Amino acid sequence: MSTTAGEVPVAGVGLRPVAVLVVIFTVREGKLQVLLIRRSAAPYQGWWSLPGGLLSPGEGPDQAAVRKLEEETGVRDVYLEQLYTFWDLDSREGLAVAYFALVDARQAHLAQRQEWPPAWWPVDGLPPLAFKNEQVVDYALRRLRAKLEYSNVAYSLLPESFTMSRLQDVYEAILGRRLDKRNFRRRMLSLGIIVPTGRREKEGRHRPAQLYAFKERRPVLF
Amino acid sequence: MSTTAGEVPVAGVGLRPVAVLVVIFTVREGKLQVLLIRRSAAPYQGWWSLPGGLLSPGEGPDQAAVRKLEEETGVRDVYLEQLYTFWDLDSREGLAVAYFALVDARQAHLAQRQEWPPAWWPVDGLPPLAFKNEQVVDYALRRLRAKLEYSNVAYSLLPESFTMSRLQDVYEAILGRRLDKRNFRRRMLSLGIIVPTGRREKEGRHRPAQLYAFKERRPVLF
DNA sequence: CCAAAAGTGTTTACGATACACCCATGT
DNA sequence: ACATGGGTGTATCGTAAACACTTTTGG
Repeated sequence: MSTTAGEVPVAGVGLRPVAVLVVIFTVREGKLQVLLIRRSAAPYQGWWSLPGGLLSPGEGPDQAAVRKLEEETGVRDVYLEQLYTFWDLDSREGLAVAYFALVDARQAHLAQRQEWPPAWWPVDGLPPLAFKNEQVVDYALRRLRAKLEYSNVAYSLLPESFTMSRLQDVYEAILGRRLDKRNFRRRMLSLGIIVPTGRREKEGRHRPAQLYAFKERRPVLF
Repeated sequence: MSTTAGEVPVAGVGLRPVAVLVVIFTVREGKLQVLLIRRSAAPYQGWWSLPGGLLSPGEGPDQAAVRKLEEETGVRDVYLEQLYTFWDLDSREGLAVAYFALVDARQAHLAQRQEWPPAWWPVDGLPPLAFKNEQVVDYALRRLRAKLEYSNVAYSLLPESFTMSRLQDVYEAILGRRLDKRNFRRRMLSLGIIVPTGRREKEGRHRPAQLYAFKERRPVLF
């Protein structure tokens, strides 16, 4: 006997605890970093882990991810994408719907908890993580690197306008290697994801630079 | 107060009905087709829909997808990948973890139910579907086309050995356009995903063709 | 001998990469 | 004047695409 998708919930059958889990990336100090919190409850009490939590009543996974993101960083309207749904993370029956988000560290205000406040950690120097969160971070990182090549995801890591050099810094931090300045500029402009604003930057003790902006500040594929 | 990923399930909080949903593709009669079943229960009773159903006790989504696939087609050990977790499909509180699978139609034996047996439908001529299953099929199709370009997923749509022309048929059916024979052959061989077996095909009233096999009959990216 | 499918090379266009010097500004 | 980062062009390579005829076989 076969049932079909969207079956009416039957009490006690197929009911599972569902959590979300958010891999929040930023580029800070020239490095790609991830937001981690410390668990206040067992198991893994005191261990670093990804932010997350159970769905609230009536709430879908997307909404829960948005909520968690805002609780931890104060930001909204950033790049947020569903990653994968894990099942065996905690060897219980629960599901964890994982997301990844990209935030501009300058616009994020981390939750100021008394003890065990959240913190940015460089992806290449993470502490031991609760459950199998390493696996989730790896997965998110692969996806991020892939998307960087053919989408405008980086918009969410930068202020509205920025110089070509700052943009390149972001790409280099995420890809983990240096890029050629001329080729990079050519590629960005020919992809057509950014446009010059006409204004110039005044900061710094050097030649003022052209400012650019993303054409679209929301997810677009090319 | 923030909780962390992998939280212990609290009775009644965050518990949701969880279903799986499987988009089963095959290439038949020169066309890419999807397996559909008809719903035996309300809502959408009698409508065509994707196979799926609630998780059984103790079962994870992956296992449930494998089980469903086998129930409907009799096959195991085929390409099966998690696609996306939908929430708003049926406007209830339930989650649907969607998968897509690729099966060789010659090896599949569809479940022989008395009424409303499952059937293959060409993707470009689907009937109206229950819930928002069209959206799921679209998503699966995009992913399949993308993966075809840089992976060996097609192994799961063909017998162990096959001619270059049969392989090309599969690619053309999925991509929905004709490909150049010489370029196709060159690309397949230079990607290194298939190798000649040395044997030749004897079927047909034409020149016997070289047989090829996939190097790996399991998911590999390139 | 005819129909049907197998098999085979070359040319062209485009995008990706490698590479080094001059310029404008503030101190 | 000098230190700092901004800004620019060309040559090369490799991959992707376009393109048509000959060969082998069975009937």
